Amino acid sequence: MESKCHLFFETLGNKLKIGIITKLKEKPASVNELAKQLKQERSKISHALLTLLGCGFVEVKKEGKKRIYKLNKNTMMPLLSLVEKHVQKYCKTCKKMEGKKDGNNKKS
Amino acid sequence: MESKCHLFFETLGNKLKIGIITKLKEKPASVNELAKQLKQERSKISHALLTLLGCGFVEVKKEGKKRIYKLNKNTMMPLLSLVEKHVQKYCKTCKKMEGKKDGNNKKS
DNA sequence: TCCATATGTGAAATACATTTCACTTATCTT
DNA sequence: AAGATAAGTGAAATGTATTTCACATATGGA
Repeated sequence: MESKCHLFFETLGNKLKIGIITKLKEKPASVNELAKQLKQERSKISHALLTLLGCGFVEVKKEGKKRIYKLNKNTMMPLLSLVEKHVQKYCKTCKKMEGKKDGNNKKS
Repeated sequence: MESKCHLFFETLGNKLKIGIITKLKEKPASVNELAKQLKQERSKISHALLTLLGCGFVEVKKEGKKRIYKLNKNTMMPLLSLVEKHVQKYCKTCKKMEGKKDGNNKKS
């Protein structure tokens, strides 16, 4: 079972996707809305959403011309709170980076 | 706070590291022991452990010549069970790969 | 049907993480 | 101190994910 679970983390280990998830935590949104809010190319968002979808981190439903993506809160809410707790208590690497602005990370 | 949490996932999104974590779940171990058990170069294990250490997923203590690494079960046990539940319920990508042997994945 | 809006897709280019390997450091034993 | 064992390190090579961009598809309205 654990033999495939690196995919779970691989899929989330990316700033853009975490950005998307953070937005979707507030409310469901379409690709264009996310692109505007996060100031990223639409196509980037689209690719990212597709992988999130494939791993079941988000769901999508059609609504006219738009496709509204929403977070799988069942998984994501407890997951994010677990992460937050961990980072506060244990993560030296994250602590070290806390002073830095996002722009200083090469990874977009 | 979420702005850095992709590092959490990035660090875990790798087969070797999940392999190490799975071994350490059973019992603490040294670099050489892990290398033998996982049939990987010692240096690979060492690099991987360093990043796991930096993010607080494992701890280390010196014991004579050896350094014994042990899992941060506080974080990892609930995390892994959450992942397992999610994969069973939601992850299409993982389901799709279940039939395949590990050797078919290019990522070592 | 034709146009505009919204989104998906494939593949090359790019960026980044992992691997490899030779070398260094640390600790214990004799 | 010398040798043996255990582990860390740096950097080039490699592998893989992300980004980019031109194009394709889908839906609704005039």
